[in-house]
Amino acid sequence: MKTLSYALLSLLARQDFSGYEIKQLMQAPIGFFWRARHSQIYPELARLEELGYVTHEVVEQQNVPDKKVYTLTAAGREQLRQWVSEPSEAAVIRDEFLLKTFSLWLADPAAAIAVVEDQARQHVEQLRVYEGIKQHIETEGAGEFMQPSSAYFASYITLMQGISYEQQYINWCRMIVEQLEALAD
Amino acid sequence: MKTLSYALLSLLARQDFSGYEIKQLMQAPIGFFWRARHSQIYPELARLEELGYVTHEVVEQQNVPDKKVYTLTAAGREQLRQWVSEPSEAAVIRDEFLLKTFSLWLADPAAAIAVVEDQARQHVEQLRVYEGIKQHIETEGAGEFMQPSSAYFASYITLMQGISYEQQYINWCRMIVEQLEALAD
DNA sequence: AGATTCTATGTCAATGGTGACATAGGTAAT
DNA sequence: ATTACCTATGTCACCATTGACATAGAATCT
Repeated sequence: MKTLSYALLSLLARQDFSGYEIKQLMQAPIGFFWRARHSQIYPELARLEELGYVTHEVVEQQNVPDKKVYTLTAAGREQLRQWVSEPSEAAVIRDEFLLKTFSLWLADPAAAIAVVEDQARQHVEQLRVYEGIKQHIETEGAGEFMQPSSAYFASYITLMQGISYEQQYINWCRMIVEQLEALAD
Repeated sequence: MKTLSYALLSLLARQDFSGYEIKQLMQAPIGFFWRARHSQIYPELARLEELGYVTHEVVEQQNVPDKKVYTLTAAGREQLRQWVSEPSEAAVIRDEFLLKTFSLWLADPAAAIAVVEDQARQHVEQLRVYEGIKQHIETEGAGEFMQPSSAYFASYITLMQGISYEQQYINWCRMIVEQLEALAD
C-alpha cells in the first residue's frame, strides 16, 4: 500500500467524505505534508473500495451534483492503525530553495537578499495559516486536544510541527539576510 | 529546465566531476535536500551536454575504469546564476511520518511512543552527520565561509538550515513523547 | 445572452523518479 | 576458486504524479 492510500484513510478515519471534499482537504490540512490532485484521489478511492477498506453511497444534493460519500470499514481502520504503529524512514528533504542557497555565492548580493526575503515572506504567510488553524483546534477541540486518543490531539501535534518548522525556516532566512547585508559592505 | 539539471550544475560550478562522483555526492552533501539515482544522473548529464551547458573529457585511470569528467561551460554557469537569482515557490512538505502523527490517536500509547522515539533517533543521527560536515567546512573554508561570494559560504548557510531543521524536528519529537508519557497515566 | 465560477467525477498522455538489469575489470576476503 | 564488492556507465520497465481534457447542471456576474 502506498502512502497516498493512508492519507485518504487518515481523513476517512475522522469523518465520511466525498472525493471532492477530500480533494479540498488535500490542499489545506493534510495537504500541508502530503498533497494530491483529484486525478489521483478518485482512482485511489475506487481502488480502496475494491480492497474493502472503504465503501461508498451516493448522496443526492439540491442545486449541486450528486456526490459519492466514502466511509471507512473496520478493515480499513485496522489497516491504518497498523501502518501508524510501524516506524517510518525519516523523510528526505526536497527543497528547491535550499538547492538555490547552495549556489547563492554565484548571485550578486542584492539578488541574493531579494530571493531570501521572498522565501521568508512565503513562510510567514504559511505560519499565519497554521496559527489560524491552531486557534480553531484550541477552541473547537478544547478539553479534547490533550488526550492522545482524540483526533484533536493528533491534529494539534501535527500542526505544532508545521508551526515550529515555519518559525525555524523564517529565522534561518532572516539570519542569511543579516549576514548578506553585513558582509556586502 | 528541471530542478535536477540545476542540482548537477550546482556541483559542477564548484568543481569538475564524473557522473559516478556526482552520484555519490547526491547521497551526501546535496543529497540532503535533493536526491537522484545514477539512472537519472547519466542521461541528464548527456542532455546538459547537448544543450551546451557542460562538456566532458574521458580520463583514464589505473586499476579502475575510465571516467567521463564533466566541466561547466560559461553558458551553463550563466544559466545557473540566473536560476539562483529568481524567487522559488516554498517547498511542499512531503513527510510520511507527519501523516502518521495525524493518525496517531488510533495507535495505543506504547506503540505511539515507540514510533516517535524511532523517528527522533533517525534525526539525531542525521544531525550528527551535519555537525561533522560543519566542522569540516569551518576548518577547510576558514576565513572564506563568511564571504558571500565564496562557495564555502553557500555550503555553510545551507548546512545551517539542515542543522536547524534537525534540531527543531528532534525537539518536536521529544515534546510528543513527553506528552504521551504524561497523559498515558 | 454570454462568460465565468463552483460542485462533482472521471480519464489520459506526459513527465519525473525508482529499481532492476546489464557489462566489465579490479580488489579483497573466505 | 568462488563470492562479494567497488569503480564506472548505461538502459529500461514500472510506478507516482501532474496537467490537460471532458462532461454537466446551477449560480452569478457583465
